Amino acid sequence: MGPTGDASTRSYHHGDLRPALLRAGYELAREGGPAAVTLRAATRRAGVTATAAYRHFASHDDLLRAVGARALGDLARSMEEYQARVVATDPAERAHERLVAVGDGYLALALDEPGVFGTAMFGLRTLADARDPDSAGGSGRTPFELLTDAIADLTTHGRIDAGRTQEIAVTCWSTVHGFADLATRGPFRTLPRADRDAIGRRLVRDLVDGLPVPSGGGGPS
Amino acid sequence: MGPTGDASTRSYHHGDLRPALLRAGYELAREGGPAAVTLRAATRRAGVTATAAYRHFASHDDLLRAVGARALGDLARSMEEYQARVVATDPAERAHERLVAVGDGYLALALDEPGVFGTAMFGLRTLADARDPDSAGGSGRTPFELLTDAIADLTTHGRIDAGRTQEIAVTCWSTVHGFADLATRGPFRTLPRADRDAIGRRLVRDLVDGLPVPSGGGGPS
DNA sequence: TGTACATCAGTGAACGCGCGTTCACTGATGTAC
DNA sequence: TGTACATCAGTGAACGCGCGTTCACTGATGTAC
Repeated sequence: MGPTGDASTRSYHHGDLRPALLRAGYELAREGGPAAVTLRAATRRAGVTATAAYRHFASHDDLLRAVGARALGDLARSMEEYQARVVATDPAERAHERLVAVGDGYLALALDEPGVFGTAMFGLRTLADARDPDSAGGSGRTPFELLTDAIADLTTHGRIDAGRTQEIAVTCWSTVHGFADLATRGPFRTLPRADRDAIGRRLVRDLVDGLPVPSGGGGPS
Repeated sequence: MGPTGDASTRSYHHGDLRPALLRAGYELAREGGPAAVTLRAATRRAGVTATAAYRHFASHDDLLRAVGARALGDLARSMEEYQARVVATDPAERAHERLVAVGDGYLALALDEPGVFGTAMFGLRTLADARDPDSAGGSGRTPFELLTDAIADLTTHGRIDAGRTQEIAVTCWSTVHGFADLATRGPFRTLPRADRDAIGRRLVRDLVDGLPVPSGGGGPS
């Protein structure tokens, strides 16, 4: 390998700095939350001068947003993992479980990686960002899209009121996000992990079970 | 008035510095959120040297916690204001509306004073703080106590399942807090205030209406 | 295949900033006699 | 009522830190001929 190819070889040009800074920023977020994502720390970690960052990011805020988008991708991936584990075959039951998986996956990432979770909001400063492909998981869908997809699915199976999917999305998002925040930065933070998991699981199931039904028929048998 | 009494008189001893710093910190929080609450800014605003703060607060964190406790008091007061406006006389209906008022008051403060709201969590680092009298409103009750009181009240009137008040408190808190966070720091932040208000009002009502009932009987007529 | 040169990704020094915290001090207050 | 003195709330200089951002630069890359 020439002087360019080997990453460990110290060459004047890094060659792959933008992804390296993104990765460094992501690790900083994981270790210390959004406040730890600084330009200087990221460049330091990438083995490069502080000013080199400006070749790839317009500002500190630009880096933080990019790291936030990546964090949202983690959130999406965690949701997808939980959805992949759903085994139910009955379409209605399956749709129900897949919405539960959205909530479980959200909480799992928040509790496993609170620093990453806390940074995700910086990738989502506006509702338009909720559809940014940079924030997608393996399926190419963002967390918000996975949520609305799952709700739409449950709607087509008649388990929830089709006229209110928008409102339901806001409620689900608020509840799960709120618990994640309380359990991560807030007063539940000090509870044992097992307790937070148990409360979260219960919360998500109650939430989905309690969604407004069109006419009769309620939660899962 | 002697050399001590007049606050505008520049005397060596401030005489009332702790409350003055608390007030300064609170104003900083209001203007710039928790990150703006620094020891130096607070002392500057109080017209005093930075080091003077150490006579009254052990550290920066100590000040931030105290400001956070005060912010929680604002939250409690906002809830109480909404509760005071409840006119229903039927006990069950009244209990229902008083729980709605808890949510409305929480959201009102969050949207009116996002900086204060964002600082409140620093007064509530642990569940034990949820009962700290420093965080109480006019009635002497903290936000968390107002919530659990309202739920207990609704329970005694048979509108919700008495065996699950704890879980219900967590759900209510999560949902309302989550929306407050999304509408304040998150993606809903950029929505017009009127929209956020409308969504919040709908969210709170759906939440309270959807609470698990003991046997039959549902939401308000 | 070999050379001249434009491009541009990185360097390194410097800027000004604000932060939390320490230290030895000073001057006002209020109490004991 | 007046004086000596202990207390302690504030001062001011200094510490070391890390931050974002600017600037003129330098050296590697890769393209045109």
